[in-house]
Amino acid sequence: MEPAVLDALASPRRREILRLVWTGEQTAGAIHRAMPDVTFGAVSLQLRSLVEAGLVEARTERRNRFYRARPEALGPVAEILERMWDDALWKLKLAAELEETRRGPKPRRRRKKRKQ
Amino acid sequence: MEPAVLDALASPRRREILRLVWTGEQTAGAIHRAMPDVTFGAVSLQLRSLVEAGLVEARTERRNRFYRARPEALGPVAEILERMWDDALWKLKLAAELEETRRGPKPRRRRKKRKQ
DNA sequence: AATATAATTTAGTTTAAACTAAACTATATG
DNA sequence: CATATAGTTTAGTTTAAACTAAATTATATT
Repeated sequence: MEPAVLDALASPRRREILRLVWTGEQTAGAIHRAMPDVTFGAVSLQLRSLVEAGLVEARTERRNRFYRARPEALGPVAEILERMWDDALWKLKLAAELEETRRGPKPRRRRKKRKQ
Repeated sequence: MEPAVLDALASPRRREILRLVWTGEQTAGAIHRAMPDVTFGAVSLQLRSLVEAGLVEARTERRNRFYRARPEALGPVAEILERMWDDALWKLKLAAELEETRRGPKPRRRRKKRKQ
């Protein structure tokens, strides 16, 4: 496994995208619709990072671009992630984490507790 | 495994420290001596991060503080890291990576290529 | 008590990551 | 051709991470 993989997995946002394309391919638009708190551009950039790290691959069909995970790039880490995603408690943690780690200018919603 | 573990593993510096305390405990000073391009303070802060992530634990003996890895916190990732460290090619990659990802003010040495 | 050694903590700086808004490319449709 | 749709890219902003230098804590030694 490449160190770049560990870098890519460090971001909750990228882990969330990876989860979305894990079981089947999704268009960039569908992925964006699943995370309406960020712009389409932001999603596109994170998709690029994931592709560069080798965790995700893409194909173009007509106007759409379909992304899907490459679990083989993760080796044994794939199973760890699957276990995380199956764990309901972990889902709540991820939601909290996405809230906490929001970045960039002009947070649209009320900010809650700001990571301690 | 906690997501915090993935965050901690994202930093080449922390991975290097983890490697140093993997097979046996080391004092903070010994760890610092192994990475003379950063200050003692910087090493101490990264050690704190690793302890907070649960990847490393510490004990105090007289004036010294001994750190050691907690491989059980990594689960199957432990083996992946060990494989990385055993791989001579990967060692070269790490060296390059540490060079590339240097941060903070006043880089003491000539900077080489600055990440592409 | 003074000094040395080992390490942590604090305050401030630099850099890179994550983001936004807007410009852009490409494909489809009336 | 004009307009809509799908997506990427660029330029610039904000935040957090990684760092430094200096202050601080704690323990040992003379």
